[in-house]
Amino acid sequence: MTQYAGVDEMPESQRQKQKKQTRKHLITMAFNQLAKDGLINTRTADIAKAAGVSHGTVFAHFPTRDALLTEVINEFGARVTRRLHELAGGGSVHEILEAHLKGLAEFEPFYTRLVREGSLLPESARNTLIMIQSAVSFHLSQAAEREMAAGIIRRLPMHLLFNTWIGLVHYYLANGDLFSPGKPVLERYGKELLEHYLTLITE
Amino acid sequence: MTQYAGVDEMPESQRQKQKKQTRKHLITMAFNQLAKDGLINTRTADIAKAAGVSHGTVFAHFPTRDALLTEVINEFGARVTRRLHELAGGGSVHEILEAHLKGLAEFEPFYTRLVREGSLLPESARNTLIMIQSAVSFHLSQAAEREMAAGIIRRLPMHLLFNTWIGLVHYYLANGDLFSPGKPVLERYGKELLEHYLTLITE
Amino acid sequence: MTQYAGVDEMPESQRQKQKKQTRKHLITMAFNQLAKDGLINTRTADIAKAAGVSHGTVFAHFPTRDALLTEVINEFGARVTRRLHELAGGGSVHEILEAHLKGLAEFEPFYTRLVREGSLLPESARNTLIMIQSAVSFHLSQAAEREMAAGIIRRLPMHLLFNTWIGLVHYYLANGDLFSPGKPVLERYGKELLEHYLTLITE
Amino acid sequence: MTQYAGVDEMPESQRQKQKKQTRKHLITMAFNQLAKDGLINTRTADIAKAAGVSHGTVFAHFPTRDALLTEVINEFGARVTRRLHELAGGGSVHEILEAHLKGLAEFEPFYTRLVREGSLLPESARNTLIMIQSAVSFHLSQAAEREMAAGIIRRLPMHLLFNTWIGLVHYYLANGDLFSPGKPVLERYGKELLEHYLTLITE
DNA sequence: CATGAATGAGGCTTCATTCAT
DNA sequence: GATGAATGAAGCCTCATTCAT
Repeated sequence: MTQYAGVDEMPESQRQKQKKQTRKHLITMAFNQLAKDGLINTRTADIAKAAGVSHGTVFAHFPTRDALLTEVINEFGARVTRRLHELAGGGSVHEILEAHLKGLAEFEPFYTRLVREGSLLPESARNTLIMIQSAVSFHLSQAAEREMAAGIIRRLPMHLLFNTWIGLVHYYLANGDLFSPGKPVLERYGKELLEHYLTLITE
Repeated sequence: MTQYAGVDEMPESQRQKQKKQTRKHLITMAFNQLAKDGLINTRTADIAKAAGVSHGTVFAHFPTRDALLTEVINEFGARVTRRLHELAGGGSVHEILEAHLKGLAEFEPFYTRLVREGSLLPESARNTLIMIQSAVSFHLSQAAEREMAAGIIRRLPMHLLFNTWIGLVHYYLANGDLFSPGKPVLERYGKELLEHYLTLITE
Repeated sequence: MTQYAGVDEMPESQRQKQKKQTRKHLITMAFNQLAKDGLINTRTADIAKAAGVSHGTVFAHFPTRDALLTEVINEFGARVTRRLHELAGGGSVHEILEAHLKGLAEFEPFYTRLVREGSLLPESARNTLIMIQSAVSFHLSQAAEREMAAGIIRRLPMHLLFNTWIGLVHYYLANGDLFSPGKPVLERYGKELLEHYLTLITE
Repeated sequence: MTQYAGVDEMPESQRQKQKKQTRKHLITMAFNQLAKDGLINTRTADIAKAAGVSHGTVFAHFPTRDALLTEVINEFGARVTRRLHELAGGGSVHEILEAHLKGLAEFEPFYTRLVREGSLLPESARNTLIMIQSAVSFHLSQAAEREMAAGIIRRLPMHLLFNTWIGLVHYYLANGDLFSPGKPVLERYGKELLEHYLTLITE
């Protein structure tokens, strides 16, 4: 049931706006639902219900389930990346990692799903994770370069430096239900992980 | 005892052996198939076909799909654990990590599936991963304790020491197709990871 | 209320009607099919085919096979009961039994299936039979009470009076194919049963 | 595992005897199992297990499941019939009905299964029930004839006289779980049914 | 465009029956 | 003859996707 009695009465631009809005809403609610029940176990019907639209509407906006997930994931990737850039602007390694954790913590449920289930999803999911990591990597590399030069942190190959950090964080996220049942892992262990990691890479 | 008493007396070497063999074969082929197509995306019919038996035979040996997967995973866990204990017998931290990589490398495809998909599977999958890690943790802790005492490696909380290593290894495994397409990651990056990690934890 | 609020407002006469119709059609055709092939031996696919819909459609309307059967049986129970009340309104014992036979005759095939297979079905089937019998019992008790008081029929415990009648009728229904092959038993033997039974209970 | 090391050592007659014995045993245990779990819901594997033989042995003795059931039912029919003849030898109507109840009570569980599920089974099941009833009918008819002539019981068409009785008894058997949960119905209600019925048919 | 009923391919599981030993 | 592992034809149910309204 639309807001208008006859479809043709709606001005074109209005209609398009409406459509874009529905699409956006769908992405938002899908995001929530996927974070809640997982990327694999959420059915298109669940998403439709969560968004308060008909099941068919999902396919009016996205040709396939995969396309919707890809969109949600991409959207998410863009937001996280933006946020990380915001937070991590040119500080020390310590500050950048802190910003990274803060940024992830804001999206922990969905990000965790991506870490856990990403490898079962369309390539876009993987690419998004790569993109997010690039954002961090970018800032971290610069800071690390500086601090290596300044003798603050050890000289280590950048990719290993970075992957050690990511590996550590992902490991805690993926096993959050074991490490910190019922409570965000990053909240509970973030500080500890950060300090530990800094210890490791500090001269 | 009547003639209808049941047939537990003599091992009935012929038939029972045959059945055990089929069961074993099924587990082996399931193992391969699961390693190849993933734990989520492998259907019971695929396993039957891979094993060269009828679909029904799968259920003559395992009551449900889950039971079969659990069996395969447990079997796998036991083998890996045993192997890790074999390899990691009381050496230095370096030797133990080397042994760990060697042990995992022998089972890389399946282990990778477990790391990637474990969180979507019956609890047994998680438990198996925990068990495997316990095996490594056990040896690593002892060696690390010694070497910390000897001033060879840094004093660090054991769980962080361990999880940093596991996180790093799992991260490379989970993304093996990106880091090392078409070739086992551990073969390509194992040495590098090991040396890097040792650098980090060395005084 | 947003535009995504759900659509309970207007009856959406078109679609909802259509769905209800399909559901009803499904129940009707299931009813026929079950009467024809029996409650045990009718598969969901048969019902779908009989209704001219896809197999999946059955489950779009009823969560399980059992739920569908239960629905059909309940619907049937309600109809028969209503009909029996209609027919049996406060007459003599003779009239009530006549009404009972007439009511059953209208639904003989399905009712016979229920009598034959009821004990193998979900509880709802039993309950429905009980409900139907309660309807008759209610009217019969009242009339019998009156006629016993008036010395028209013998003084007999009500439950035995009733169960004798039901037992007789069910026996003929359950063996209808022997007593009256290719033709409704009640049509052929109803009158005779009624007269016989009245003879028995008459002073 | 047979009692003999080599099959050919067994004398022909011995073997045949053995086979007949197994067959008999199978029928006996099938009888118990069918009485316990019902004719529809008992699987051939259950029967084999109950008999302590292999699943295949069932099919070595009976070509199909139906053939086995038929055999069991026929065997049962013969026994009940014989027993009924034994018990019901030429007494009064009262004595004959009493004998009938007594005879059925000895086999109540299986007989009840037959009454409940008979119409879903191969024709032989129906025929057996008919045969059993013929046995009773035979004695009852003679006695009833006498007592009608003697003015003890009413003059009623024999088939109605008989079917009223059978209908009543079957009704209580089929609904035994409702009328007398956890206890044989005939034990609890037999006497009452008998007296009630006699009242009905008595002048 | 939005709707949601209908679709149907495909997955898991059961069980009477077969057959090599 | 007895065995029991293996078979495979069904049966129930799920869910992404389509399409008439």
